[in-house]
Amino acid sequence: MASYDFREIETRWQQEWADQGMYRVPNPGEEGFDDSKPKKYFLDMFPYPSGKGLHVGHPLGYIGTDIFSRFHRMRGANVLHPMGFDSFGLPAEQYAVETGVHPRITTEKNIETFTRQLKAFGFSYDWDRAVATTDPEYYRWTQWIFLQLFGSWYDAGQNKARPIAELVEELESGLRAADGVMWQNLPERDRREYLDSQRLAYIDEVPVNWCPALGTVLANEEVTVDGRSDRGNHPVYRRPLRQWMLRITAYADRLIDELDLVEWPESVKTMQRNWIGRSDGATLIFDIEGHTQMRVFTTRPDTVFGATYMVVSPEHPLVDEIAPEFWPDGTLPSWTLGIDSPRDAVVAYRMAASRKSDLERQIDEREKTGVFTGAFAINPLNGERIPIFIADYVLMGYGTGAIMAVPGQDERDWEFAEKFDLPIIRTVQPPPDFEGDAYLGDGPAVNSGFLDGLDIDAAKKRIIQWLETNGTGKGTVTYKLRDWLFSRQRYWGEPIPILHGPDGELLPVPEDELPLRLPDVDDYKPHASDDENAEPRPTLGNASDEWKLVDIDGVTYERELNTMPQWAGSCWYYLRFMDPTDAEQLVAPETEHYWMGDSGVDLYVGGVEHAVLHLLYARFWHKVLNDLGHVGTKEPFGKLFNQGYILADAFQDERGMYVPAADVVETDGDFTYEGEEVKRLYGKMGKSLKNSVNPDEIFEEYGVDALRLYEMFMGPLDTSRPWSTKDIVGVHRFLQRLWRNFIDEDSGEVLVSDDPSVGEVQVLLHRTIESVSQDMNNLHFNTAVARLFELNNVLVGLDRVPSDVADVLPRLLSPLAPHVAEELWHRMGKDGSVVTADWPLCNKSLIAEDTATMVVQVNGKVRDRIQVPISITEDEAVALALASERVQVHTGGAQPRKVIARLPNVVSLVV
RNA sequence: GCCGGGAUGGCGGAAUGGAAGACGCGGCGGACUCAAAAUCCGCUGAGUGAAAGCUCGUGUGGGUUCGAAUCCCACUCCCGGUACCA
Repeated sequence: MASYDFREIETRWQQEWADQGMYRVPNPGEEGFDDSKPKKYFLDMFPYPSGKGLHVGHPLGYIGTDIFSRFHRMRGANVLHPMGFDSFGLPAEQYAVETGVHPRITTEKNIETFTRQLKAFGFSYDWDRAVATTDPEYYRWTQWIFLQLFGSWYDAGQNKARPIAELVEELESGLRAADGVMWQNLPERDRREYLDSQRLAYIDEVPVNWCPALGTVLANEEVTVDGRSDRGNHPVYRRPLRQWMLRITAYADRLIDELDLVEWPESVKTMQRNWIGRSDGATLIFDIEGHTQMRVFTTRPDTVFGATYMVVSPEHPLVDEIAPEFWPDGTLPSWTLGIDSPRDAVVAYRMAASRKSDLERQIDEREKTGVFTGAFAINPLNGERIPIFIADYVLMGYGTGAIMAVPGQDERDWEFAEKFDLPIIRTVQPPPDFEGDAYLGDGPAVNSGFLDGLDIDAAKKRIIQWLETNGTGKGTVTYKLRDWLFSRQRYWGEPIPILHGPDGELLPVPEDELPLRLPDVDDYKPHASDDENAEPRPTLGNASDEWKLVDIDGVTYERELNTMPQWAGSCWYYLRFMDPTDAEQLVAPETEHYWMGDSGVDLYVGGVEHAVLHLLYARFWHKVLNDLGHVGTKEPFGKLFNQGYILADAFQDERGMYVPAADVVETDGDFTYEGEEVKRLYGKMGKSLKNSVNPDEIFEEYGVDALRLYEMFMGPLDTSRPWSTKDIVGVHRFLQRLWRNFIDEDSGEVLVSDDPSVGEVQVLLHRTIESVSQDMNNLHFNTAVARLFELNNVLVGLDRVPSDVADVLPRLLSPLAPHVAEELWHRMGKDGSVVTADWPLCNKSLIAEDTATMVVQVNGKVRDRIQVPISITEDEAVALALASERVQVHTGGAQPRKVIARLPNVVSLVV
């Protein structure tokens, strides 16, 4: 068979490689391990195996890491390149609800489909290392990590997590007290509750995001800006609930600071920093007249002399306490909502505020509203009496839920002050040309007593010092980051391995009883509801009493019925890939140290949508495991790369419903679906836009190598690109042409010459080696493909492929299009596989040319190009330039006023 | 509003201070063919010209420089993130 039969070639080599275990990579100590090679760990974000299978948009990043892995193997590295499945999650469960088919069955089937599809791409994964988060032998260690979190506390002094047993020791020895109380003086129950409150995994009653439609609570990270569920776009309500929490806030500073250790896109680092939201400022204590005190947080303690009123959040617990029966003297009519008593007024305002939907809040355009509480606070700096308001622009969830309002230096406070006729005092002098309201810039302090004249930084330091000396405040840091809500009321997730005793005792399931397997239930249905007040009820409540109840020494314990969120399994899968079948431990330390090295995974490629959720959670778990001595690096992912997306045309009918893009017909720029006119749009390829392209169809028509080349050739890996099936012919032609250059289609003869290339072809060959090597190193696969096109196009004009080109070209092509490269390699009778061949080296002396094209510019415009020896001197170059007729036309023969030479490339004449 | 990224032929893109548009798609012309497909060869930013050439040209306006897609300032539009966070 002499024509390019890509289907036959591709299937045959995939089988052959699998049979030979070509991509198996041994761990240190295992047979075949070569200690002399450098290590590389290249990781893809593993997929959720959906029932729909892969479309051509999914594997864009996978193709990139595969090329990179193949390139580095040829350059002599031990490359760990694994793949697995993030297989817990909603769709399998929803399918189970609809059909009664166990999610395990659905999941296994989907994993099978995905595995088959991924293998069809010819990816060089070590499939022996594949893991699925739903495998009990995998989630056993997810549960084990949870128990590590449960079994540790954060030592703020040492700034790291430590085993809780060490806390107990310190408490018992008197080195440390429990909230100021000596350990010996605490009853047993209080001791237990104190310890439970210190753990990194703890139960707390907190305001949670309750999504009745999904029947579960969600993490902050899973709720969109407009207050809806990230999955499914259902409404989410805030309500207090006792739930499992993970103490990620203890790591807030390290999660910010240690971003400096990793090579990540700056945008992702910024998103993480913003999400953590560190603010440096101060807490101030204000006395409230006739009552207690109130604490406020501010980032601008230097402006305290300009605090002319206070605002507390409507939900603030102090509100009911401080609001008096009657309006005090000095109350303006606009402050009262027209209600007779402050107590009634605050209740009315709070009701109105809580009823306000997110939509209404947007429509309101942030119009300031509020009501006077009737109470006054005393400014600790100048003793001024200032009124206390409630307003919904102050949020209970941030800082202390109360602020000192400084309209002179804060735009929101300014607006509020204008509306409610409150005084405005500037405490920072704006520049003379300043036009506007609140002034946020720097300048000398004014109207601020002993701060006057200081700039903002100095004034902040000075005032914090004063507050601390006088006991009316202190420097404080606050964060937007909240602890991670870890309970889900779902079936298809890891069971949390905790038993609840009769009096609130929390008992971890012993490690040797892990995995704690998911029980079978009759009904997988989450307790979803349209009623926002419905009680969340975990699906595992449907399990038998036999599973739910555990008898220990005659005492009945109840199993925890919540499961873990989907992020749990993906928080640590990169660790398990290193040692996927270890029954004794999460990962063997020497193996972990080898593959992770000093800085973790060498390249992690995935979509930017995980910038906060997955990447923040995984860093958190990794740091805990590092603190406890289970892993050796501070950060899991040394280098991160976000690949772009494949975009494609999508079509909407009259009702705005998406119609299958594959069935839309174009006639003269108009688009129709089943005879109806449809509107063309454009977006990320996927299920929701109904514009997926199935890779199987592309394999049939053009082959795997063509698809891989096409996706890489479309543009740089980190930018999104529009899919266009008809454009694949370009790379397809390249492969056909390559084939015909090497193989006579009539006779099957291998058209390789006995002689190496000479002259221009030889120079081009070595230039191609040089630039393709650099492009590969920099993940510039689009230009690497272009360089191979050029070399191949030159071969079209030759009778036979010169021997050195025949030796090099398949090797350069092998990472990109491994199947055709391997076939040509074998047809030429080369030893071994091209997969394990050495990467070609460039002979630099051949590409160092002895002449160059010198551009001559006159007044900045190119007027002539002259071939010159590379070693030309400035005098020679200028003489040549001036001698050029084309140049003389523009200089008029005059001597240049100025000459700039960048030899041998440019001579620039100014006349 | 704030933060980050971007804008180059009909299209995807290349070029990160020194020849703008590599490479590919599409288009035009030619060879082969009874014909078509495939393949091969040539042309293909705009304007002007018989041609050599000249002028213009990398979102807009300005600047730095002998020289700017590239650096600086101001702006427009697009994409992503975020938002009453004190």
